[in-house]
Amino acid sequence: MNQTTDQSAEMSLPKTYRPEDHEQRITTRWSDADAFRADPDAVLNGDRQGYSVVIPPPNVTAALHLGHALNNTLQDVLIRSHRMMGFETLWMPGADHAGIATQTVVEKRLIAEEGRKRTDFERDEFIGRVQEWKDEYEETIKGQLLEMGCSCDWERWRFTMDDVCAKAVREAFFQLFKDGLIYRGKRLVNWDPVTQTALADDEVDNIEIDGFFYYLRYPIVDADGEPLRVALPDGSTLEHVTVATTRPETYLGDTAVAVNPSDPRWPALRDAGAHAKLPFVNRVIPVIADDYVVLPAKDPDAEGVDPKAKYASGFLKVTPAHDPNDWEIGNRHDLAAINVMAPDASISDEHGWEDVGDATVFLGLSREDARAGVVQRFDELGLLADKRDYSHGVGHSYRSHVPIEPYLSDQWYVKVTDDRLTGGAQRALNGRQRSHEGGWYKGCERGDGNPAERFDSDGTMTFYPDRYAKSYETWHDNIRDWCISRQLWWGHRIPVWRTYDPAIGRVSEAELAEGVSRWMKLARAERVAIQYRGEFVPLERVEKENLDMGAFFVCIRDPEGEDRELVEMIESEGWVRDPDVLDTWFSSALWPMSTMGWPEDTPLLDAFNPTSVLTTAREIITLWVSRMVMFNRYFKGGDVPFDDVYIHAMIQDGEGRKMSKSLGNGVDPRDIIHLHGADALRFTLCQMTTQTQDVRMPVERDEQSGKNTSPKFDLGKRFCNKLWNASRFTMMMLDEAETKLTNGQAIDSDDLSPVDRWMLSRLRSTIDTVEEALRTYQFSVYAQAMYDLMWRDFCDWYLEAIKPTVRQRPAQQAVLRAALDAILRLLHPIAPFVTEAIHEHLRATPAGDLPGVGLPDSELICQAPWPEVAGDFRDEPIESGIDRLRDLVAAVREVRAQQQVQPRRRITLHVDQPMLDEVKAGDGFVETLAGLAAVVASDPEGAASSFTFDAREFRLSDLQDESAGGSDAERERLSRQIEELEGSIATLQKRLSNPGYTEKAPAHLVEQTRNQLAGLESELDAARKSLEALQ
RNA sequence: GGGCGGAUAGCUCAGCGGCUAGAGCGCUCGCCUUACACGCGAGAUGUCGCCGGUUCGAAUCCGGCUCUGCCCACCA
Repeated sequence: MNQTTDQSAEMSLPKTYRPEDHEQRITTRWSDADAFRADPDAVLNGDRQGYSVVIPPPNVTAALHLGHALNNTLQDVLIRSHRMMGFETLWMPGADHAGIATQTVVEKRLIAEEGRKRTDFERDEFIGRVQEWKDEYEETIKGQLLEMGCSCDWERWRFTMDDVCAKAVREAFFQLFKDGLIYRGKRLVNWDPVTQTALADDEVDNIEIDGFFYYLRYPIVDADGEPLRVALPDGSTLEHVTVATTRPETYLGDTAVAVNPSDPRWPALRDAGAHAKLPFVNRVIPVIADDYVVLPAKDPDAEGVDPKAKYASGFLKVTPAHDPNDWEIGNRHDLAAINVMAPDASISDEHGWEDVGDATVFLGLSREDARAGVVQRFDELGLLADKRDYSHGVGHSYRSHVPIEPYLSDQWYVKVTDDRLTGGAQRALNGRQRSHEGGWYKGCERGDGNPAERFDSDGTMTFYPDRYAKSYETWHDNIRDWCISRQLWWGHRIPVWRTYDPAIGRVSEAELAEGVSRWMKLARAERVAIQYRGEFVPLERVEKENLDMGAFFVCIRDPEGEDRELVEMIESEGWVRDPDVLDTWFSSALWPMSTMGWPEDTPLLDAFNPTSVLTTAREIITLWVSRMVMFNRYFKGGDVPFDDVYIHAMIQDGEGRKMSKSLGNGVDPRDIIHLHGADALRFTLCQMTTQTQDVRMPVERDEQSGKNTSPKFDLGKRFCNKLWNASRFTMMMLDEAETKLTNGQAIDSDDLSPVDRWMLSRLRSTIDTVEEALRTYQFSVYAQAMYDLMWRDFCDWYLEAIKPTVRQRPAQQAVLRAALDAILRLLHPIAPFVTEAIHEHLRATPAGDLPGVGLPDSELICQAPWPEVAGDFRDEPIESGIDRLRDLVAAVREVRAQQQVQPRRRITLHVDQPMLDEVKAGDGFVETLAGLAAVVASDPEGAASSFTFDAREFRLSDLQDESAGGSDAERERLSRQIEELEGSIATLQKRLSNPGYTEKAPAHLVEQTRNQLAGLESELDAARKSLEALQ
């Protein structure tokens, strides 16, 4: 290994690209130049088209992981490329307060480090502690984005809870409230009895629990509660219904027993007017029929029996207040919902349960104790029919890890089922993806009698890849109203006041009425909205009529801003603010608007909303994408928040598992940056990002640092290094030239050699490929095209080919420099640092003036224009001509390798006259790349090796100093070649001997096959002769 | 249960009706060849998951299986 760095004057650049020498310095240069600042006026004046992206705000719970790195890299690629293409670009950065997730991590830390629970703090004090955590992680995240090279408009950084975003949240809430799209509802929520919080569905972990199935007998009675015996069709008599349950304690809240209508026992029960009487409670409840009930299996032990049918008794206890399905059944049959639990999940008669009867023994028990108690009491009365082992999934709080309780509770809802919201979101899809002909809604196509509105579209929003439009649509088809209240402290507090707060107690009606008339004078109609028993009441009515103040919900438009005085007044009158905060997605849903200053009418909004594209992961289509579309359209007169939605692949580990902390298979982007460089990270991620839904990244431990990494990143690292060295070489050539190019020197296109034209043609083709890939979000295609252009075309062929001539040819120097410059620009969006570092040096070298090539100088490459190469540089004849010569070179190299010819040895190629003409037309290309001393149209005099090319036999001489053997190797090579040729010939012959092919296939293909076969046959012939000659 | 992917070289992936099925890594051989050994040249490696069908022709289109993953819903 040659470790000594060559420090000669010509080669002042180190031999390897060292990211750590450049990344920080370049970040500072960008920042000093204010290079990523978006100017809305440039768009509004019509100077430039706008191109904008909002970052999906990362949660401030933790540092960014590899998924973020991927997502943000792709966004930066889009932003940087469009910036270079002349768009006025805005990349809006920021972070999300992530309500429950952040509060949870902070609570955990406080318990671990200080032994204090949340409730040991005052609300403000606790929020202060969360704020500290947020500040810390927000800085970390910003730092990571900077390290990755993200070209965000940093000064516009937003946080979902900062003043600007908070104002938008309050305004949005007020408008929705006023428009009747926010309502108070009683619903079953996932209740965490420990933290006493409602959880979102995705905050519930399903854990398999070994429990029991209990079979409880309820005596059958008539409607008046008198015992009843029901004669069944099979001749038996029924005195009890036996319900099967895993949760006996909830029987206290039962309001019906349900049976499947096709159950043979149902008609008898119905006709007898059967009811059931709950032991102890003595509540008489109806027996009803509902399809939801599973019929018991005839043979419970048979294979493949539905586990429910296996355990079912045919009777289902219905507890609407404590089970989501029972809640649905209750709605269908208009049953009462009796809540028998306190918020801590203990049995209680203070939350809606009145007919306790003899069940007072259970009051105050925890749900676990109540279960044991109920089972014991039933057993004592002979009403426990059976108890069987049963393993089933139970939802657990991801915060406190206790089983969640389906709990009837008052919550705030956004009525997303309203057509103004979900309909708007559906119609936002462009027509093509909305109807997806022949695909998604079989039997529901236009014109077949089904409502065509099904497919109505008034938008142009487009998903990439296509298939995600379907996920988006089906989700909206099944959407339910969105519960937005969370019993947390960290978040946007709900701007609603009411007169009753359990902690404070009631204020007298008289006092209230007096107060109301006072604050009413201060309140202006457009600043306050009042809901009264689900309706809206105008302020005048409140004053005139004697309404029950306790049923008022008063929403104040801007309690933290303009309406502060009003808030002070009504609070002094005894009104109390709702203690809950909003679901974190409520503020995220406003992100594309709030970050740009909505509800103010700002230039930023005018210029950049709708944004150009949202880049995100598919798991978030429902939680976030949909809600942004609903809100943006609703609040901004139908504007979609983004034109395109690009859903990127998910990164899994080598075994196809999700990367996670608990599995220890996560890769930290910071480690990759330190180990390989930011550009290596970015290039590799782009290169991996195909259109599939998952991509795998084998994870390995780096031996030196002990950090997780992946061999995949070597690709990016090597790529950067290769580019660095190709650039070093280019600049050395320009510097050492004998006839130097002068800056601005006009180049006559007649002075370009074939290989120069070839290089420009390859460049032009690659620009097309790259632009198309960007348009369709095919990042892997982009990265691969750049790899091929830089490594294969530029380094392997172009640089090698021009080595002998470039010093004497200014025109060639101009092409060389232009090619490198264009490669750097095309690559800059993927690899910003290394290209910027090289650009700093390349700028100092003279550039020629090549007609049709536009590479205007710019101090920073990040602000340089996208390369322009005129379309007529695309030259098919040149490309195929050079391709042919490359094949010839490969053929010669194969012989050289087989004959073990010293790399530096110049040998002689003997060809026929037509081939000689072709080679000459290549202007030294073949000679240079194949290591030839001469190409001649004459037979060799001494020892020679032959090979076939284009169905002809050519020879190579002067391979060896002394005519050493080597014929063994050559025989081997020829034999292998003959074998391959025979195989190929057989394939083609078979094809041609098929009459179907020659008759039906397109003529040009048949013709092509015939020519191919003829070619291969003469090649085979030549190879056989050569082999014979050796023997 | 509903929806959506994947199965092609030892590994990670391209190719999605017609080239003798490709790339990178890994492997073998030879090279410190006037930038790069994080490199250069050459080479080996495939019943394109299985079974049918359509077609002159299928890795590619259709149907059915088998594995495998993701999202959503549900879990008396």
